[in-house]
Amino acid sequence: MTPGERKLGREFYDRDTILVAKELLGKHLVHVFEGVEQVARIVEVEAYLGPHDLAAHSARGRTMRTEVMFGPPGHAYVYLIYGMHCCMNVVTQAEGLASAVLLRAVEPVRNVEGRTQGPGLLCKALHIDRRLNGHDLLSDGFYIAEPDRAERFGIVKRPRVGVDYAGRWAKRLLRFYIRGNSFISRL
DNA sequence: TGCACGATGAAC
DNA sequence: TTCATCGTGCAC
Repeated sequence: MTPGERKLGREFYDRDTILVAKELLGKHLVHVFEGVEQVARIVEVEAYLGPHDLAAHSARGRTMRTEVMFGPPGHAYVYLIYGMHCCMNVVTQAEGLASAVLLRAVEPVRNVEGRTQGPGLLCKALHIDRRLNGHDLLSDGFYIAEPDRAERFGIVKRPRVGVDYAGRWAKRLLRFYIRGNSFISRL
């Protein structure tokens, strides 16, 4: 963490999920892997609003897998998808509301190799796997921080990706990304 | 205990 | 458009 970077506190995550999703754009995701501090700028996210949101994993109720989503805010929910890729979310709002924000794409800042434009790719590049599921993002080594130099940018709203099965929830504009950024997973 | 399928990525 | 690959959730 550079002198200007400030780790986000619990109160940041303990707010409306859509607001948290939008404000996560431009923030720095930090992971210290094998002694190397990897930093990437979050450029694309999706909001999952809880059990009533049919596209959210928590819509199937409290299970072994979704336990972390039902827990307190500011923790990482990391799961395996299609038997081969990991996806990372940050839990938002009060414990029990089971809401989270999926990180879909990041832009390399320091010590990040490979492609990062997609939820599976960003996890691979930042060495994020299921061992980090449930990890508190207020601890050292794995957290999100306010960058030392904030940039202004427009935010594009789109339907979420890969949730066509969710009926009317699939149509809601809960995917957000930085306008004009070249690391977006898809237009 | 079995099985259909997914908040993806890469190849064709 | 198809396929790789396996944990999860739910049916039986």
